Amino acid sequence: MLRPMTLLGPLAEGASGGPRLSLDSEDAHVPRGHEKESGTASLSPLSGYIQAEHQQAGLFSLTPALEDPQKKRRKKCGACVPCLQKENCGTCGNCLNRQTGKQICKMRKCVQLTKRKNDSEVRVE
DNA sequence: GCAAACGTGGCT
DNA sequence: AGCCACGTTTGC
Repeated sequence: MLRPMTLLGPLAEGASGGPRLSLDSEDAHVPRGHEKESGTASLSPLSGYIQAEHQQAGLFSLTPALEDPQKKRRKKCGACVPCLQKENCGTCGNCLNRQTGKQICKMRKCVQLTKRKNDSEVRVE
C-alpha cells in the first residue's frame, strides 16, 4: 500500500531553531559488543525467552539504551547536506525498498549516520 | 499504537 | 563493498 506522503516526509528536520553540530567522538569508542549467540534470539516466541535467559545470566538487560548510552541509537545531525534535504528522491534503493528496507532515502541519509559507529575505532592494537 | 528510521547480519 | 531484509528503537 502506498502512502501519499512519500515525497513529503517530516518537514520538521533539525532546522527548527538552529541545528548544532554535535560532532563529538563520544560514540567512537564502542567495540561492537554484540554477538550472534546461537542465532535464536531473532525468533518471535524465543526472543523474549532468550533475553530472559541472558538477563539471568547477566549478559544484558532488556533496555540496553538505559544501561549503555553508547548503544543508544544515533540521530541525524540536522546540519549536513542530506539532513537539509526535506524530500525523498524517490528513486534510490532505499526509497524503492522503503516498505521492506525501512531505510531513509539515501539523499537524506545523514553523513554522520552513514559512517560506522567505530569509523575511528577500526584499528586494533 | 503506529510510522519512520537506525543497526546489523547475510547475500551477492 | 554495496544492497537487501529484519529486528528494534524512538518520537509522536
